[in-house]
Amino acid sequence: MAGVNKVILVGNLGRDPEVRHLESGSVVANVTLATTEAYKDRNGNRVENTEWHDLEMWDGQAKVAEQYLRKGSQIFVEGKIKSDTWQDEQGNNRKKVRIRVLSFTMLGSRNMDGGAPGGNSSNAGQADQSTPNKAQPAASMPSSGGNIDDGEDDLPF
Amino acid sequence: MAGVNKVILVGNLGRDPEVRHLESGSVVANVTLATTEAYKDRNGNRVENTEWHDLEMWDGQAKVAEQYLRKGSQIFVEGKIKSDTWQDEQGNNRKKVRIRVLSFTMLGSRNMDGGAPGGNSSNAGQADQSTPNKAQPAASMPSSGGNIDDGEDDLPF
Amino acid sequence: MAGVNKVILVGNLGRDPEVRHLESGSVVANVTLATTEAYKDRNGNRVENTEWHDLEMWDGQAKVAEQYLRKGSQIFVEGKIKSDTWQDEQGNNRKKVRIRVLSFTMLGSRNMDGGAPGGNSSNAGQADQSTPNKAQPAASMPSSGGNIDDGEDDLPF
Amino acid sequence: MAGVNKVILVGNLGRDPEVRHLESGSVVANVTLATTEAYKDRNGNRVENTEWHDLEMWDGQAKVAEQYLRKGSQIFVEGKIKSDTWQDEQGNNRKKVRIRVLSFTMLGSRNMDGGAPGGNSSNAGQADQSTPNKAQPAASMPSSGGNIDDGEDDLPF
DNA sequence: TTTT
DNA sequence: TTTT
Repeated sequence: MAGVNKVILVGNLGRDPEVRHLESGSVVANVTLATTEAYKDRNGNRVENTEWHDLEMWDGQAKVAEQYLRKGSQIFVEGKIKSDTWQDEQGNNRKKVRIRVLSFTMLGSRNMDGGAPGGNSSNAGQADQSTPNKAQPAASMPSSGGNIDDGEDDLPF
Repeated sequence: MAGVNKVILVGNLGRDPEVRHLESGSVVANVTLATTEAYKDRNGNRVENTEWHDLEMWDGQAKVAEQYLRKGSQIFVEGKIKSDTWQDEQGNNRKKVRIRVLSFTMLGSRNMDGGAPGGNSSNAGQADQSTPNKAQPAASMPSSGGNIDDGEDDLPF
Repeated sequence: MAGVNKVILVGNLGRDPEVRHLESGSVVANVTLATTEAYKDRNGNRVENTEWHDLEMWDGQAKVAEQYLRKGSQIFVEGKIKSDTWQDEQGNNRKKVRIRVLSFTMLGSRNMDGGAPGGNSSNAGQADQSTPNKAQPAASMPSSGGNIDDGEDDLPF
Repeated sequence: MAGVNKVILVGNLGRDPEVRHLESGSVVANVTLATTEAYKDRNGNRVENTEWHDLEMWDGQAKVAEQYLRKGSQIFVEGKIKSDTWQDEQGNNRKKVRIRVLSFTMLGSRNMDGGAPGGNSSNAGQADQSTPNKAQPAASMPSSGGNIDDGEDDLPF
């Protein structure tokens, strides 16, 4: 029986993507994403609850992540839950859950354009990976930006 | 048989929300939201396709929309498809589809915080409704911000 | 700015799919899907509310729909909202909203396998289109069944 | 910044729900759900991949699960990812991911009604928990069935 | 027009 | 009518 396994997230990166270029030619990016939920407890106090997700992106997606995503970037993600299982040294069954990203979209870049005093968005398409930080946010997607789907050929340029 | 009717949108408001305070005490906000899809046609030319959605928000949600959403605001929306049907003067069956919003989240305001040199985000929580415009974007959600669910009691302050 | 336009439905077909084989070789199936919501009103009475959706499927998807879906079939649908706009004879702006299906999954057929006394599921892959009816439900997807994504090559056999 | 953390699953229970009635009066049900994905590998061979999800349901939801869900039941689930973190005896950081169910819907029960020769669905509302098995599927939801949302008061009877 |  |  066919099933459905779908995850939808909106959150911010906890750190810059970790990207590995494999010998096979594949590229994989590991991204940690925080989704924060705010609510009021029974006493009316505001409570924040943050869940951290381990995302896995491949190939064209990973390259876009490498170039445009930085610590703090806000993204919309669509993916699926994917777990690895193994036995540890003690012989215990272990399981690690990851989100395999199927597509993602950068959010909020419009606001950066208006607000960034140093004109950071002008280096779109050539985001300086050596000095990513909050004050100098990652470049917005270039004009061909859009959803980044799975596959090799979806680099937006 | 129970069904599922769910809509998820990320897009930008086409204009300021239209808010009506009904005699019953209910508040309703009508919002037009653009979702833009970009792809390359067979000739490799970039094509943009925009779909316009008619959103309907009620009560607490509508009040938050009135106070914080402006033309151009980027939001995440979860809702359901809801149609009205009637007969027009010619006796033809007519149908109008709307998205009944169940919750929404403002996007991108974090970036405004860091980047806005004029301190626009400083008026968070007291968005000046009389002078909303692009240069002075709608205030970001106040510190109690979060998902705006359905119901009367979810004003974020 | 990239957007997101996603619809998720679970419901039942109101009638058999209407399938047209175009001269271009494309195939299009129009399907009406009911999603029913049940709740209790303020008096504790059970109320049912049914929303009807106009679905549009193309090519491989449409062929699967033609062969396996029937009035009453329960499906999971993922798609996007897509509207056509035009002017009617009176010069009024008109808009028709459809759900462009991106993938769908047949539901509940597993149970048919176990329960169907006449062995209806044995004719999977050769569903008799001339005599679809309730007593003889549409065949379940064949063993290669699964999600039916967009594209020409996804016929499950 | 508000986030979004949403999971949508359609799958089958791997075993009967495990339900605990806590001293506090709360009820919790643990459910394992399989979502199966089928595709063809590069050689054209059909491959099935099953992902197992650990679901957590509370209170009214858990009671409905206890009464109506059985090994093999097909359900639609909407929830969120929720992880527990701790240190094991070796001092290693450990993390367990669960799906906190926000609502679920039973699928496919219509087909059982028609197909089950032994009239199993006649015990709807009083599913015999002592002898659940595949040949005798769990009762379909009673006529007041529908989405099972979170909360105490949503038992469908 | 479906389904329960 | 938005956004890039």
